[in-house]
Amino acid sequence: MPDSSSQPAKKPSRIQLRNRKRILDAALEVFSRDGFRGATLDQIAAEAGLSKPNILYYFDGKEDIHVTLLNAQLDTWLDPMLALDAKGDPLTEILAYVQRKLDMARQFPRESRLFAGEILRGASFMAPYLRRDFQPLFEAKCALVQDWMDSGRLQACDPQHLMFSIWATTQHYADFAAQIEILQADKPKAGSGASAYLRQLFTGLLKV
Amino acid sequence: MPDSSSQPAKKPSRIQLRNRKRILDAALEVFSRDGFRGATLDQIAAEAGLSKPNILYYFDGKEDIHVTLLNAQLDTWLDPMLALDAKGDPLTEILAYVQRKLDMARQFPRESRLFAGEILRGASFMAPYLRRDFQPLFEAKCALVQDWMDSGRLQACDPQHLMFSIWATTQHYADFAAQIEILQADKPKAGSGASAYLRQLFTGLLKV
DNA sequence: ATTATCTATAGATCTATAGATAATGC
DNA sequence: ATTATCTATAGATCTATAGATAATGC
Repeated sequence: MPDSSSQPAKKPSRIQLRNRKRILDAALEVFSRDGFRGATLDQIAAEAGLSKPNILYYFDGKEDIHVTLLNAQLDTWLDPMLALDAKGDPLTEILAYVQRKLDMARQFPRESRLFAGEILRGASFMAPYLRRDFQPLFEAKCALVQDWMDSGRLQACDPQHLMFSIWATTQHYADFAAQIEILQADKPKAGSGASAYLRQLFTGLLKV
Repeated sequence: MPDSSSQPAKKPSRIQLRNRKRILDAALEVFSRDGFRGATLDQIAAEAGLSKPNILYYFDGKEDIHVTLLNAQLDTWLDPMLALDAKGDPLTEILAYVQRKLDMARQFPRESRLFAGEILRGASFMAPYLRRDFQPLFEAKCALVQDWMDSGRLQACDPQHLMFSIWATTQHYADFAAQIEILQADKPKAGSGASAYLRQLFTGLLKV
């Protein structure tokens, strides 16, 4: 039995790696669609093309799959923020960050919904990891933005709320896609324009 | 048996009204916290102070409670948008709308999370009602904002995306409260500043 | 008489395990 | 020999109902 959390753990075979990956891919699909409680091992097994007991041969249980998946995605999810560069032009950096976040919401809507559901339900699985990995990064990047504002290279505003509004506006296109689709029914240019709009929004706020 | 969906339905007794209300209050607490699938009738019954079979005496089942609750909240949820007044000063109207939405997120976070969860899971219960009640209102108010822009009283931008960004930024404070709390740990002024920030954000965008 | 509530439980769904069998790698 | 997979099923959880009993309103 390959254990997913303990230490020595030989070396995982090729089949190990392939099947664990297939399970996590399937779990992303199912958990992001139905949430942790709404998802069943049957769905994940069907989606992965494996039997249910076989799923449990690779993971300790439903929660193990979920936590493993969230952690595997966390770094990717934080990357756009990590890339905020102190050496770049402030406004350009922020706008590029907004664009990266929007691209991610568009390209990885399932990942966005997975995290949104987890946070919405109180972050019961992720809280310790968010505290450990996300909070320090957030603090550092807010300090960077504050420096930019203090040196007059960005219009002053609250950096924390700036970050919140960047996440909210970009992730909205993934997390609330069902609503957007309903509201934009029979609209010609549906789905376009978000990038230009957000650029305009944050430029209006931050340009000195 | 009081039926919740049929037509003639005598007149509901005082106990009827009181207990249905108690159940919906309990359901708001439980569904907003754990989602539709995560919530159980046991939890709702305990929260309402009634036995589980008694819950099912007043409602046809778990889904009936959920749909009734969502519909009962929908009008309230749309009120801030309905109040956008064509006769008011455009920028003042928009900023007041933002403030109303922020106030609602702060005052009714459970309602916000209830809707957020429903949309996130594809709006499977609400879609028809959103199409019927929300979509026409959205279209009308977008047209109003477009008129304001066409007449030069607001800086031109995409009205639909403007609406999306208003909802996203304001509801974020309710829907992602767990994340905000983690990120603002040991921050002195945690929880304040959103109102001023959002005013600044949307003024920067819309001021002519 | 009608409305409201309770106890007991059926029946469905779901996670997880036991234990046997097949496939793979030295 | 070890790793991977399968069948069968235990055991927990959950929605919902049956049917009896208590409370309420003419």
